[in-house]
Amino acid sequence: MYPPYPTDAEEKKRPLNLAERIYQQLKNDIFDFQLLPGDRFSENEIARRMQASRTPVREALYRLERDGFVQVHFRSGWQVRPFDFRYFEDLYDVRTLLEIAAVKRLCGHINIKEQLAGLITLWCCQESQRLNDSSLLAEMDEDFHFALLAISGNQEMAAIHRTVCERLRIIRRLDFTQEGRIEATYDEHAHLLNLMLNRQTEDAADFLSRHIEISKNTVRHITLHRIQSAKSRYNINIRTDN
Amino acid sequence: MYPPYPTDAEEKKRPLNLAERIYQQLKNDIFDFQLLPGDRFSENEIARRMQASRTPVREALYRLERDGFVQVHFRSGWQVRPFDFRYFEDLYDVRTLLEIAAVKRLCGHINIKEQLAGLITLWCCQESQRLNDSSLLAEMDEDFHFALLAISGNQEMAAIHRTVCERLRIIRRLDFTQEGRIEATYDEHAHLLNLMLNRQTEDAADFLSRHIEISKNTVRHITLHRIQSAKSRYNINIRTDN
DNA sequence: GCTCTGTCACTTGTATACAAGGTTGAACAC
DNA sequence: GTGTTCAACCTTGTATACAAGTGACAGAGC
Repeated sequence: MYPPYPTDAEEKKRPLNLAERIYQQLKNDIFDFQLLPGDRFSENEIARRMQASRTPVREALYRLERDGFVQVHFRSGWQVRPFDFRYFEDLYDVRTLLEIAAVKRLCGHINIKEQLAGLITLWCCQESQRLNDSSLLAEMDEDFHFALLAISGNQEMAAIHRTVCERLRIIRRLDFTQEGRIEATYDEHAHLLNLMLNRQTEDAADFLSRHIEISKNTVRHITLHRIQSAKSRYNINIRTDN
Repeated sequence: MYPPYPTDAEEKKRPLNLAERIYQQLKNDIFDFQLLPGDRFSENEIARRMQASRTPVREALYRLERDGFVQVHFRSGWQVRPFDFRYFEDLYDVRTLLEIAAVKRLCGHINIKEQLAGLITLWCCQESQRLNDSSLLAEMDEDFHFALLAISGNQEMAAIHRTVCERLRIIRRLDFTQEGRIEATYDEHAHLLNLMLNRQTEDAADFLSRHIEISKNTVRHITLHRIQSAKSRYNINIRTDN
């Protein structure tokens, strides 16, 4: 018989694949607008830039395609997926749905206080202890919402939520440079945690829903604004037909 | 400048990729228990069986890995993902969540009657017109639930729901051979549609929730039973450690 | 019998070669 | 100037060769 396989954790510490490295790099390039929505490129171009052969590049690209970041066209190149607001709004709704489910579930837990302890120390702190680095805060904000899902106990739901947030990240990261956004995030997260601690399930769900809604609207607004100004500079393709 | 790309529809009619064909074939093999949970295999084995080279086989396998059907082990082969009931139950909860959201949303639509028309003719028919082919019914059952999501209007939610159902299909297909399951499915779908037509939103949601719950429990029961009997024959690996 | 060790067949990861089809642009007819 | 044709050059899709690491096992040493 075969011996047992090592656990995932044991396998993880191996140095990264080329394919994995390229995947991460390309995703970052897309998030940072190094690769602009609508941009076309070929596998060879990427391979040259990444100093690798086409094989791992293709592997990375097909992953990105399944993630919804790029598209392949039969024997005529790849393209960064054009902006599509309908798509982002749909994703925001999914995100809201998942997070509300997680919060409701958490409010039913017996030991909610211990489970939220980590988040409380992080977000319900003195004003003087609040951080104000906007890119760090963007990351912490994502982690806050990931944590809600993780604690609530459904691994698959958490995994889906994570991929949804990843797809949204490209526009969310435009959000945290807004004036007052950092303060508001602290306030809102603290308020949500308090509602949950008091088991005000419906209030917590409503508040979370509005919290995300604000973000959704803000992002749509500043995204439109930013993209308009970026469009003239970079000629970004925006899909506005729905 | 580049010319516009053809639309998806225009690109679709090309004959299938090798990678795509192999992907579908392997998925079917897994669903049909030709490949058993826990089975190990190598890329070369598959390539020989599919009469293709390793390249498209690898592409198919990596897609299946992301779908959660198989796992790769560094330089030591592939494995069909072992059964894991926790995983399936989590997925069932996600499915329930998405479908309830879709139903609630649909109950708020103005022209719900027209939107449900197709489903009504299919499911609210005379008893004499009901079909009784169990594998066909299994397919129709899936389509019914897909349709709820599709009609409700959120494309991304529908896409996620579809992948969740695909992952569940491997155990759901054990369900429809149960005595009386076909009748029950007809009755339940018809009842749900009526509740929705009458805008009894909460009742519809509750009923749907129970509908899926039954399926979840039934499947768990018969799966355990079947797998136990299959285990002695095929030595299927079942993960029971959580 | 038990443990260690070196080897060798086999695995995936990566690079490269070739096939099949798409795109482009210069030459040409008008 | 404008429309057409066609060949050279792209592109991705697929096959194959090689690199690096894994694991099974025979045999040595005890």
